[in-house]
Amino acid sequence: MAKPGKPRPSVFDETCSARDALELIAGKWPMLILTALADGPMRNGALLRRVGGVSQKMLTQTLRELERNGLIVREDRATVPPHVEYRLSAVGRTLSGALVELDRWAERSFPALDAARARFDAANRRR
Amino acid sequence: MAKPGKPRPSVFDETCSARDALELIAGKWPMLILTALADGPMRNGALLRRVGGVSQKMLTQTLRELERNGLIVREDRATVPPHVEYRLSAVGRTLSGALVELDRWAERSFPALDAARARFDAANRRR
DNA sequence: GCAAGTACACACCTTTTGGTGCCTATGGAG
DNA sequence: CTCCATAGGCACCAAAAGGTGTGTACTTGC
Repeated sequence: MAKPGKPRPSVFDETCSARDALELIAGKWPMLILTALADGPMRNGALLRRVGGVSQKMLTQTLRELERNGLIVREDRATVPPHVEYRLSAVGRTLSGALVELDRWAERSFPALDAARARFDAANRRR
Repeated sequence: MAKPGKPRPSVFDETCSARDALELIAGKWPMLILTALADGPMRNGALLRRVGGVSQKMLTQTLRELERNGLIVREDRATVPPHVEYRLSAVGRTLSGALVELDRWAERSFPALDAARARFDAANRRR
């Protein structure tokens, strides 16, 4: 295997696991789900209602990946009817700050992006 | 009381443009490219070398989308041979702080994620 | 003349992502 | 008895993301 002369971890190095960590949260749903859980533990149904547009399949799939990587904790009280709660792990909590900041950036900046997009499309329409 | 005509913008609302803004940067490459540009303007070739693993096609495609939404500026000095520079726009700069924080989180936390993943897979292998 | 570098565009293909519908088991409401 | 809610699993399919390989227009250097 290639030994890097510089062992400093970098997301710019595609062979570094830091890249995997970034890609884990780079998707469409992980950001929203983690942000939703930043407010406190939630059940499957609550997340389904909170995160608009997510399907049951994608919710389960994303939660599994996040649990697998130790960002969230799944607590199944083996009752009937089922009762399962998800919460941020300690590592997950170190991430939620940056994610909340991203969400607020989106909520603040989308008008500027919409305007820029309209301008760009108008300028390149007659090409 | 919230009036029905003006809902508070939220990334949790799939019909809100804030969601589009989030998804614009949610991909695999936008985060890395924007972070790379946070250090200063760069040319196509320099980005290609800096962002490990990106293909020419994905680089161009991502730069176009970012330019379209006004996050970066493309400056083409119509010379031969071609010389094109990309740099963050004012709006793009408001984003780079959160992105750099995310990158550093990934570089700090990937060992914990790797360990958690190994534990999870070992626990669920017998099935 | 020929190769190299620049910043792409375009076609083709594979992989990943995401959506829908149907299934499980249970207890409570009607 | 039927319907609903609970938290999913599983199969099938469509769409999007992403990779590879080629071509282009031009100049400089050999």
